[in-house]
Amino acid sequence: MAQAKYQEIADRLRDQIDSGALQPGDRLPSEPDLVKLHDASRNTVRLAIALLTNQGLVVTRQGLGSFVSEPAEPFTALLSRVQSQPAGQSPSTLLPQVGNLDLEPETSRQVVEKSPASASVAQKLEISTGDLVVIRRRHGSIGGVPWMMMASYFPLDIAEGTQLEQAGDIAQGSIRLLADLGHEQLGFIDEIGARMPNARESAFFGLSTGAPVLVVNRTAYSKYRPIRLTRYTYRGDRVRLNHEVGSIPARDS
Amino acid sequence: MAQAKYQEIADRLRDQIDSGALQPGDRLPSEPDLVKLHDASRNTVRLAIALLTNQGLVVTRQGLGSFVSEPAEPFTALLSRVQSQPAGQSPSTLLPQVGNLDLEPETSRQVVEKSPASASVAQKLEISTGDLVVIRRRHGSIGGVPWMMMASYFPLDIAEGTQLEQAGDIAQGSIRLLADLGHEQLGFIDEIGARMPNARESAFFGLSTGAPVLVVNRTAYSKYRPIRLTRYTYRGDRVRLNHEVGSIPARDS
DNA sequence: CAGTGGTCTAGACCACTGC
DNA sequence: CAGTGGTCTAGACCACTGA
Repeated sequence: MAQAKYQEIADRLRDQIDSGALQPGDRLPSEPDLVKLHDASRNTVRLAIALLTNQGLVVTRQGLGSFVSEPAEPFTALLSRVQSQPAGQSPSTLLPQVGNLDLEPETSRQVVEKSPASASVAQKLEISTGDLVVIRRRHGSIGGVPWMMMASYFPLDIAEGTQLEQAGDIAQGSIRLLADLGHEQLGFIDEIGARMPNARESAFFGLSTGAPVLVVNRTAYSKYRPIRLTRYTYRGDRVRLNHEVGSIPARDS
Repeated sequence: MAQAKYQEIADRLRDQIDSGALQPGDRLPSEPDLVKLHDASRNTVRLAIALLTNQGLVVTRQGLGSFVSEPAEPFTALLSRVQSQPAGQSPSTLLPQVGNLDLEPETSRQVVEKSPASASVAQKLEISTGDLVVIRRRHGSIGGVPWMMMASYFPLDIAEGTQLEQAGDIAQGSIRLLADLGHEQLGFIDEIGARMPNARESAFFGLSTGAPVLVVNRTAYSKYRPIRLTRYTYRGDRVRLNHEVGSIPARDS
């Protein structure tokens, strides 16, 4: 056998999806049908379907069947918009914003906690692992669809005794608050990666297997040091990050 | 049974990984061992391991065993570095660049092809699906590790009869060439997403299951229209995209 | 060679869905 | 209720690895 039988079955189904014989939303043949079609055992058929599921091509629903994944219109988060022409102007949008303007994003109230920094947080804030940091968390949904988890980490010496330690929104925004505290933000670095979700993220986003998350680590700097790390986690199947540089001609659509 | 047995087994293994009882690189108990440990059948044990594999926590190697994934030091690609202070200066680095300066990136020779635009390419170039486009492809590796696939798409009316249609590198770079052809690049939009790799990408990157890819669609604009779409595909487990805005203090590390 | 994971079978029972 | 996928078992043989 050059190729495993479950691979063959998966390949045939994939071909049918790629060729359009099976359209997004269409039901795949049932497992008993595939058993007869390919003269295989049910476990082998299930292996084939699991393969496609983990590649994000298929979703299965108990009692209903397996279906070709329907790509959803993604939300767009604007990472930054930078015109290099006008000078002296700080980038205005430091928070990712939702591009789909017809949908109102809902965000949860901010929850605040104080705990030791993990290795990855400590490295970015240039402090030691285990040093206390103030963490402000919130989730975001659009039209009932959860799409973002966010956590901001502040070094304790910056946040202690300030409004940053209090739950709830900060009226003037945290960038302004930090500036008032003597930590003016002059720049930031976004580090963007992708990975598979953990259990908490799968549950919050309602992700099926075969769907990654996008992670943005935004480290903000004053003239002297990192003053904040904000970690955004997005569902990879519904979010695109946009980043605009220079001048873009106006578009119709 | 509140929870499926294979879920229980997976949870226990995950706990051992999270708690550090199983370190990255450690071998998990063998399948026969897990069968005895949890009084389960081998298929059930394999289901548990498959779950962890698809979450990217575990990799299995035939004849050797299953191992806790070892996170590799990621390569960093610089998407853009923008100081908003100095005026009139176009962003200098339009090609993602490798941050690990101790490693020399190798790139393949560019391959050129002319073919009809897919729907997604057409939409970004603001042409019609099926319109011919010139495609320039290349792959990139670092220290023998494949890390990037790249494809640039040019509308035919821009590229036809120019050096863009010839294979091999463009000495002065395609941005300069486009400018010489009357299409000066004034800005671009990056659209960043994550998804599971297709068969070609898995093969090129040597990705195991449970590892996504990062995709960057960079659409470049002249004063009037899109002049190029470049699609970068990176292995998600080894690449981070960086994007710097404003002024960042010098760091020691 | 012994031990490991990879593939496959045949059959059982359960849980969910829509009619 | 019939039809769907979800879980689980017991056993077989193959393919790869390192000693």
